Amino acid sequence: MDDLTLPNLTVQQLEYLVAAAASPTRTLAAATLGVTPSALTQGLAELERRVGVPLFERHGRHTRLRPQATEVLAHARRVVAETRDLARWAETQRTGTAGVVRLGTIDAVAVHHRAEAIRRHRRAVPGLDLRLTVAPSGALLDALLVGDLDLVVCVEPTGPIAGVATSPCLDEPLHAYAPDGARLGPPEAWGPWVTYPRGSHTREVIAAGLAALGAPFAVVAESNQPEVLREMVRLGMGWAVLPAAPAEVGAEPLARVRRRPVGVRHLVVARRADVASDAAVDALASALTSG
Amino acid sequence: MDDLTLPNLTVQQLEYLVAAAASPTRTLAAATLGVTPSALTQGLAELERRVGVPLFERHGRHTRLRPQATEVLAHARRVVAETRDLARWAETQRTGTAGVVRLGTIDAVAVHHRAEAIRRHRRAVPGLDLRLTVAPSGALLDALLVGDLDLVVCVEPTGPIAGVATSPCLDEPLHAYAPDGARLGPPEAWGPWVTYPRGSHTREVIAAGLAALGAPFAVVAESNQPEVLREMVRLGMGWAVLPAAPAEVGAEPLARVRRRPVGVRHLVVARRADVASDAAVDALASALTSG
DNA sequence: CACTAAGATTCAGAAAGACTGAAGACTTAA
DNA sequence: TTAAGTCTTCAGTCTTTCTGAATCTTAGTG
Repeated sequence: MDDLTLPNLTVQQLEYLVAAAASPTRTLAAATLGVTPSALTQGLAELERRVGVPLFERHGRHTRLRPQATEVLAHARRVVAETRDLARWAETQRTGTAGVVRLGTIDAVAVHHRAEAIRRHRRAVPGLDLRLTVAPSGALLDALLVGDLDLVVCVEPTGPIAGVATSPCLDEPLHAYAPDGARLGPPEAWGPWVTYPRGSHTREVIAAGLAALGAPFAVVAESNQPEVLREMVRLGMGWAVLPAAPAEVGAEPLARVRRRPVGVRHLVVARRADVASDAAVDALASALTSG
Repeated sequence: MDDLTLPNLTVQQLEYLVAAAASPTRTLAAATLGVTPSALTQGLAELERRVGVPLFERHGRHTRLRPQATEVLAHARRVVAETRDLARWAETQRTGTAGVVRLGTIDAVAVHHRAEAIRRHRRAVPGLDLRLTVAPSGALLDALLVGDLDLVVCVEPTGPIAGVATSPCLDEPLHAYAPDGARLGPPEAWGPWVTYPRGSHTREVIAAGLAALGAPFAVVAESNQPEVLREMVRLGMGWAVLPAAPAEVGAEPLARVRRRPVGVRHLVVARRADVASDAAVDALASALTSG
């Protein structure tokens, strides 16, 4: 019963029909469309052939719509209007004034440093649909490569990763913090430590920094979340090396063991190098790097 | 601001997109569409180019939709569904199981003779939108030529009319009727008459019939409607030559002046010869001629 | 690590479709 | 009858879209 093969109507043919119905003559309609009357005739004839129902009838030197064509005309108007909406949507996508950006960061604090830049960007691009994911750097980069994320703020990888392009975003000093009342002896007496899990890029930076100071790195507890590590320090479970932001927040900020940082983690904005650039992603990336 | 030129998307491309989104792989989608994977690739690439927004991203050996493509996909589904509806509608139009037929007849009585045929036809074709117009034969044929009517039941024209094809429908005897109490003398004493206006085809048939009988044709009143002429006879305004159906109806039917008819009007079904045949019109025409 | 199979794309050539400009058919009006 | 206007048809050219073959990449396997 069903016609399994749909007629391959084109938006152009439907535009022809709408224009022909709106104009008193085809010559005029062709002029508004910017084509020759010949093209309009042939285009409408092709449309008629594909629909399979006669749509026009000649009367004098004019060609008029048959009453049956109103059904097809209504369809044409609908599709043309919807296509116009789609074109407008595509335009906003293309110019980056709207779109979906799946952003991944290592923790909310990384976003805090750029909070003002992100806020400004969202104000400038109200149509932006920003989806935030928080995970360790490694997981973020994997998700980026798989295509589950569009943009990642993470700790700079030790070496370049194939298919990932990075640009510097922020340098974040990492300070050592001791539990309240701990003896602040020489680095050799520091610890034990609570820190990020194995495989964490930040942990590697911390390990390297402590090693340079001659401090042992005995780990008694792990967490990916700096806020959790901070509370562990408060509870006296151990020492920690953390960014200042999450450590020195609240009524009772942790106190730095020494003025100078133990290390610096370099945050970068990463994106896939191979994929076609997305305007909305471009805009957010530049807001995060230059902001 | 507006993109004045719409992207010339084709229904086929949108079908490609819908199929690609529904299938796990493009090869499979291409198979269900009945095209080669190559065609699908190129078609989708063309769609992507015309929309102007990247829709796909390769992941491994699979090509997946980007999240932005959901908008385009929704559009594609809408248009494909609407086109499917249109195709179904066109199918009913083509097969004559639905459609608009603008039928013109000389009077409702002409339809009465074929009432059963028309009723049967409407039962068989529930989707038929039948629009009835009643007018004199000449006006009907003009409307037919102008394209305001699709089908006409009228008195056979004296000669063939260019662009009009006729086929016999019904032969209707015309009987003479006198007012109640009139003297029924020889034809030479008949009259005066009330009859159809000048230019009426039926009037020509009547005039010829009366002339053959030797009856004078003095006209004292005119009307296109046989019911009006019948009432004029009842009121004693004059004699009339009418089809039996409208004259001999009701509680007090008119009585025939003589058994044999004065003339016969040949009703025909007329349609334009040049215009492409419409299935719904075809069906009704054949119901009217053969019924 | 080579090897194979599967998915997807690219390429060249053929077929179909669409546009232009010229010519023709037809209608309306002077 | 002429003249202008509308629409269509036709031939030629250009564009689009298909198929079939070749190529590339990836995932799985011995």
